[in-house]
Amino acid sequence: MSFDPVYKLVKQIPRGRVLTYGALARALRLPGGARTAGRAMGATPRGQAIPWHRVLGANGKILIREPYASLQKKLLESEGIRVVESRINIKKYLWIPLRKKAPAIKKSRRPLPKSK
DNA sequence: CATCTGACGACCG
DNA sequence: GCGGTCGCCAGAT
Repeated sequence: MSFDPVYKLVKQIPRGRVLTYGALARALRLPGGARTAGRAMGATPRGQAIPWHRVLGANGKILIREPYASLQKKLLESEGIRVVESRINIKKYLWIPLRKKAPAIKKSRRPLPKSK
């Protein structure tokens, strides 16, 4: 599937570090953004050493539902990451991924000024 | 083919 | 801090 680059990056997350769907999506420039990253994770094949539990929602919050949420929390804590009420200190554990795809974004992404 | 839904995120009240 | 809305995209119904 086209999610390969995502799994590849997730596999590279160091132990004790985490990543957010948004950061993941941006690092790989996934079209559709965080949502696409989320789908990729949801389709994560099991039994392939993919540390999916190191991927959290924005602000280090666990967004998935049971029973995975509990499992994720458990796994994270087993790595030394403090999890409190389904969330962690994202700023402290966030891992900055290395660009995989060339940062060849030619045109500055300015889709629409949009009234704000 | 029309809708809904989802391991998302930014914004607003 | 919490809950609702909107934008985004793909797969399921």
